Amino acid sequence: MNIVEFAKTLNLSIGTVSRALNDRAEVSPKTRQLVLEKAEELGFVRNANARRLVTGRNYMIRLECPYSTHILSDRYLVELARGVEEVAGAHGYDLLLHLGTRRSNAVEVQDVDGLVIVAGPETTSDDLRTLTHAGQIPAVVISGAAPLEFPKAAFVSLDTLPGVREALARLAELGHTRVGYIGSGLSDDRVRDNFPRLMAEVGLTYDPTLSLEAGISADEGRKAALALLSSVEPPTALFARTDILATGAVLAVSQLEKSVPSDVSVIGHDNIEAAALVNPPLTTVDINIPDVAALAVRALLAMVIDKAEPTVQTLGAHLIVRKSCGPVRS
Amino acid sequence: MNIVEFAKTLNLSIGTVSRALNDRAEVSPKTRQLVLEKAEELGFVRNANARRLVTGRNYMIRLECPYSTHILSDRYLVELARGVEEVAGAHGYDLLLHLGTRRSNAVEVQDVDGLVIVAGPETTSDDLRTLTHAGQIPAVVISGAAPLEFPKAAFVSLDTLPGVREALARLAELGHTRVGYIGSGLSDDRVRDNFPRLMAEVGLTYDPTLSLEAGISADEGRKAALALLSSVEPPTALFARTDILATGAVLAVSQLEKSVPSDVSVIGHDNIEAAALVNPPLTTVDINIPDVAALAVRALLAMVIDKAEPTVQTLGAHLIVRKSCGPVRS
DNA sequence: CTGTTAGCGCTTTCAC
DNA sequence: GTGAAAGCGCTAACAG
Repeated sequence: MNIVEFAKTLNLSIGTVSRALNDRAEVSPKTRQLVLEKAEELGFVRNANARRLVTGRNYMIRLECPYSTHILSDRYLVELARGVEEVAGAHGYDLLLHLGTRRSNAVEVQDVDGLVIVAGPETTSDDLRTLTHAGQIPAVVISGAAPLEFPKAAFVSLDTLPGVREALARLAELGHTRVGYIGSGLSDDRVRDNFPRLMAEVGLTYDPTLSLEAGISADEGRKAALALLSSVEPPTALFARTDILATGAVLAVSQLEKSVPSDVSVIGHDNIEAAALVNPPLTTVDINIPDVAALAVRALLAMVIDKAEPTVQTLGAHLIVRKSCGPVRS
Repeated sequence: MNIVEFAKTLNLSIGTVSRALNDRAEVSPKTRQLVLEKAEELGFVRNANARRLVTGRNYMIRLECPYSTHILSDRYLVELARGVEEVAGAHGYDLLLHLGTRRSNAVEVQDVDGLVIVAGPETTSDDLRTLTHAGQIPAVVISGAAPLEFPKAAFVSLDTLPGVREALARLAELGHTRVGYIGSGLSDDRVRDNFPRLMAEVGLTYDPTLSLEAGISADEGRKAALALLSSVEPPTALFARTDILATGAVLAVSQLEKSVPSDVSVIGHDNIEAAALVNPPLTTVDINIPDVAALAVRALLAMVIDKAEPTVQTLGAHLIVRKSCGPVRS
């Protein structure tokens, strides 16, 4: 059924019906209600493509993950998609997905109303220019680093440093003074670079001999922890750059016939799925992805609907407290 | 630029241009080439919404995950989406995502050309009826169980049993005769229910006293393995229903001062991300999701494009061999 | 407040 | 092989 037939059964003109359906002010309340009720009853739904054609609006936003695997874990990606869908859907917008493996089906300006771009470390402002058709398509970019030089897009920067700081503050509170650091071996790492400063800020003194770059696997984490814990004056707490490394560190502790958290406290980073299922459940630094999604979509829809200026925002991580930290052994 | 302007610059009628762009036979080769070249040069792209309106085709398929978290892990979900996007994109179809938290933005018949439905254990044929508008929208459903009673949809059933069988065959080959089973504690589990039969099929005898229902966490897996390995005649190999349980089992082995795989072999199930990063890397049963995606989308597009009948297919799991299995200790 | 009408940009008959 | 013209179903501007 189309709007002509539908209007006919109501003895109204298509104009009136359209206005009622669009919630326009110029319709009398009774008419509006009648239309809405009858539409529900007869199952009339407007043809979205006709609306899109005539209004130039697509009621569609597209999630772009040009380098997906490099930035967000799958868990984060799914949560982000869910969050974006949630708040975009509440405003009547659907979610198109582009995981970025294919170059071919690039967006055209007319196809979507806005873009949520997940930027990786390698994303450049040129990429953004291409993706947004030189800023013609409203966009918000979510990035782990500082905003790129691209004033036409809104930015939501993720910053895990506040969470790391929270972690260290907690350790300090629990009486720890010797805190080890197990790194992921990346050449460029904000967390590692700011670790000494963060230590100082919570009143801890940073000891470079307690810092080791491990790698990516749990086993590398285990070995690093082993090395650290075997030193003359071993740390009483370990901060691991990733949860995977942290699980390795936990292994190392039990290998030394000690236990977490009574002998050694361990804190991870990323809150991967397994972090809660390990023994003991891992205290870890986490970014609240639903918050990220909400922030991003709101910024985007403000641009799309209200023609607002692009904004730049930052969202900090938090510490998820579970069971892998305890007071320092006296 | 629209097709009228574009046609004007070519001194052709819009009809001819449209036919050329649609690769219709009635256009002369030279004209077609001219049109294609100029379109590329001037950056002319047809308005998708106008095409959709007039053709009734959306070039869009929608991925429905009504109960996402219950069936597929996030890794599987992302891989599935990527796979679906890949092959659908190759045919010019875009991917809409519906993670199923919101009831409101349900699909209308006119909005998409087809549905890829990820079914959970709780999905009923009534759900399928609703989702597909009583079969009006072509759909393929991906499910872990047997196909539901809904003849209008195509099905791709996943069956991990072949992979489990492969795992047991390998264990048998390595000389193991006492194989323990660590279950996930679910009331209804195809793997557990078929485990004894599969054992028999590869020439192993199933011993119920070597079978324990653990739970979901690594620690429950550790405890179950500990119990199994402490029995009078302990198993030499452990099959864990999930990788999480398997990592717990590995822990138990080292806790008993033994090692994997030289003293005890361990096999997991699911191939979670962490499975490769653990020490030793876990041999595990995996479903090839890109294959699932390709199978599903091809079945769907056959229905959409060629009006083919819905098909019913099954895809089996495979064993991913890593380092957690070895020959039985002599 | 409601009805009428002109497009939105394209595909697809129907002529030639 | 190409051009002209009739819609696809809707919104929005314009009358009344």
